[in-house]
Amino acid sequence: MSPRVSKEHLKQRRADIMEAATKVFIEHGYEHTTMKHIMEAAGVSRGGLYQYFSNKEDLFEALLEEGLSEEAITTGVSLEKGGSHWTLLMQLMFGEDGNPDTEMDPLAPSKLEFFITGRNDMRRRAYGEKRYEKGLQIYNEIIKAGQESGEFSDHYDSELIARSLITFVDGLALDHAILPEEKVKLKEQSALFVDYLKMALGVSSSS
Amino acid sequence: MSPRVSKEHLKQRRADIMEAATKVFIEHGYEHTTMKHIMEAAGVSRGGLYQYFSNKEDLFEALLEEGLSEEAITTGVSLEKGGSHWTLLMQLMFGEDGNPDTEMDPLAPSKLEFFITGRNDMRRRAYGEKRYEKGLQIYNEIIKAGQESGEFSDHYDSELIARSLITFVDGLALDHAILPEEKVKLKEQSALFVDYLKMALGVSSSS
Amino acid sequence: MSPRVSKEHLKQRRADIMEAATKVFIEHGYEHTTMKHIMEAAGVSRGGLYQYFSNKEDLFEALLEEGLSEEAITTGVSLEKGGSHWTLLMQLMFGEDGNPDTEMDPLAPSKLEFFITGRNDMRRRAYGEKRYEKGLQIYNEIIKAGQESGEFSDHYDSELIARSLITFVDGLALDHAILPEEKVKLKEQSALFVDYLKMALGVSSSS
Amino acid sequence: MSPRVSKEHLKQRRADIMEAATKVFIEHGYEHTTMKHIMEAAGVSRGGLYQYFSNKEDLFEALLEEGLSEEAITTGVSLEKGGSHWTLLMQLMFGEDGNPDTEMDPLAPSKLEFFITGRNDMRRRAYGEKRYEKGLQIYNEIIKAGQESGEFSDHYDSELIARSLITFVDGLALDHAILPEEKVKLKEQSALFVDYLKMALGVSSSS
DNA sequence: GATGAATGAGGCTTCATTCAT
DNA sequence: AATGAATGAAGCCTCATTCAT
Repeated sequence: MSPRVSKEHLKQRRADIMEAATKVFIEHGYEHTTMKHIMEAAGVSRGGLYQYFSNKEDLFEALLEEGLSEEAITTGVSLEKGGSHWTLLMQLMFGEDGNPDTEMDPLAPSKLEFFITGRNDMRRRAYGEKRYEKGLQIYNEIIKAGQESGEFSDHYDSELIARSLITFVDGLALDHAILPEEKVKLKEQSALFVDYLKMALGVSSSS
Repeated sequence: MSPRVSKEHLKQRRADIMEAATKVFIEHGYEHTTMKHIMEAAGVSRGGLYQYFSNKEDLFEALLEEGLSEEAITTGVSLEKGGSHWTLLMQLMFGEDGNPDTEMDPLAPSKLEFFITGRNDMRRRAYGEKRYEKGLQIYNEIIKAGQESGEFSDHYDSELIARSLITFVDGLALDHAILPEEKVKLKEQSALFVDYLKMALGVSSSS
Repeated sequence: MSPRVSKEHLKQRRADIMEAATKVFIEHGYEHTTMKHIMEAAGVSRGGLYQYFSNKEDLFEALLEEGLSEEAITTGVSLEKGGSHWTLLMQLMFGEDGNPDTEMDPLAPSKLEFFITGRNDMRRRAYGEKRYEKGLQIYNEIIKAGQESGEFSDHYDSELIARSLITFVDGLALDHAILPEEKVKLKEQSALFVDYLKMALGVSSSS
Repeated sequence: MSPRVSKEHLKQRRADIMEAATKVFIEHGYEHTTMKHIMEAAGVSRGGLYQYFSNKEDLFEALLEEGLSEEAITTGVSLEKGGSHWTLLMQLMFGEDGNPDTEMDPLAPSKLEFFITGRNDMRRRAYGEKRYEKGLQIYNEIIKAGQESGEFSDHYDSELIARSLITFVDGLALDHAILPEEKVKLKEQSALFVDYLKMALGVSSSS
């Protein structure tokens, strides 16, 4: 008997499940999604699902990692291109084009859920912290680099600005998760925050 | 064990349950708290608990309302005193003393949970929106009044600033929920945000 | 202190509860009626209710007894009047006027429920049998008397006819409980059954 | 204890549960039967039971349908044989042999319960009506055919007779449910009812 | 590898009945 | 007598996870 499925197919199957799961998590949220939902959306059997992911948490974390690596790639690419640090910051916050009118990650609400509801679970908490640190570091490095290169003012501590930036993004995601699309004023709030960042980093308004 | 007496004692019992429930919700979060936890913490029987609150949601909303009325009182008091609008704003954000070193509401993480995990439930969503609108209005009115009195610049729309303020507070609560106490730098971030507000409202740094 | 309530009032209170309970049982049926329903309908407190009736079963049986005594009265009155046995039979089956277009006892469905769902309870079962026997006896006596007086044919055993009569009435009540008003054809079915009775009892069609 | 194998075995398992459930329903009646009773009788776990039937109502309806299809088969066979319409009617009422001494369906009391206690539930009520109509139709067709062929008198409306037939059967089932075996006089009452039918259909006594 | 039946812990809620006041 | 808070047994149902085939 030759192996029924090649390794490639396995990867594909895993990817398919993750894609289906993403849709389900977006629709029902983390807590209210059941393994059955995912099974059905992915067209996998119960046992099949558990072959790829040992539980819901594991599956969701895979989704989280995937998102992270995408971001990393984006960042990496941008770093090579060598625009200004400010441009880089904007790209990191708002995606490729660096404009604050981008759609929000539709999985974001579920991500928040995942970490909030799991805040009492040691493992999950540690994982959340690691993620936060990673994100913080990326922003911090750029800001620090910008300060060192003289592009940014060093009036404020780079890490503090990085933290605030994350806080703002998190707050926006939260409100976006809870309020109807039209009420969050994503774009306007982002623009206001960017104005503030310019001030805090001493960037002229001409960007 | 036995029926308590009349009127006042009932209120007390209800309050006791709410107090116990608050502790439980703080410890386990909204989703992971069960009615049994609350029963045991409050020393009530199953049926007794359901006599006061018809389900977990109902109970939690009672907690939310309670918090709201407390805030309202605070606000009311402050409004009468008639300090500057800026002082008022600071008091509203950081409590009586208006200093950004206050403790955060320990129930805040569960509140976020409540609204995030319930974002697909029509009733809950509507309730969340109403709450948001209420909060928004309070901040907005103060800012608008400040703008009209000339105390604040009207460079930015008052409502947009109010929204950003809420977004920041929400973001901070979120991070606080997820990260260990020492990492959030509540005080420093708050101070930075105050600077942000000063910029947006054109308030001089001498406050 | 004089007694707050006279004995008369107590009787009245009891009667009020029974009246309210009747309405509730008609609306919800026996099984699905709760003591709370009755309390509320009667405007009595929980404890008050239990002072008059020690449980749901007890209360319902009081209702049953009441119905029985009413019937007895009716019968009694009729017996005195001394019409024909046939007229008596018709009055017993269809009420005062002896016409088969009368409304059905609205509590009948709940009565059926009471005895069906309780058929495995010794006490209830015995009670049901006693009631059946009582009813059977009444019909049987009239039929037997009619047969002895020569008004009825004695081709069939009087008791058997009495039983069949009850079976038919029960069946009709059952269908009436389950089917919509217009589908049971109460009147027509009754007329047909009366025709049959005439035949079985050798009564001429001129009644 | 462990998963059974494929396809056929599943049907078997389902059938086993239904068989066990039937016993339980016969013993405790519909309302007083709990899913736990059934679980235990069938040797299935809670979840296992719910895999086959989503609740008690669903399970019971499966039992009802099963009974229906059995009847249908019986009827089908009989129709092919092409005896007299009268014979057919007797077979339908009293089973294959057409003699009124057959045992009664032991599940009948629970069936009555099911429809009586559920009479205020829209879904259940509609289901009950549908069943009634189906039964009515079968009897009606035979009677009508008999009338058209001249075997039966058409003095009475065929549908009315069909209804009365059902009413009688229901009444008998009811009494049988409530009274001890020996008191119902099933056989005698049935014989009397057959006379009733003969009268209504103008059938000579020689059957 | 895949399947999906089976498990059983765990949560929610209702309601008859009791009993201190 | 009347009140109604409190009790707790009893039911229902869901769902993550296991495991024989």
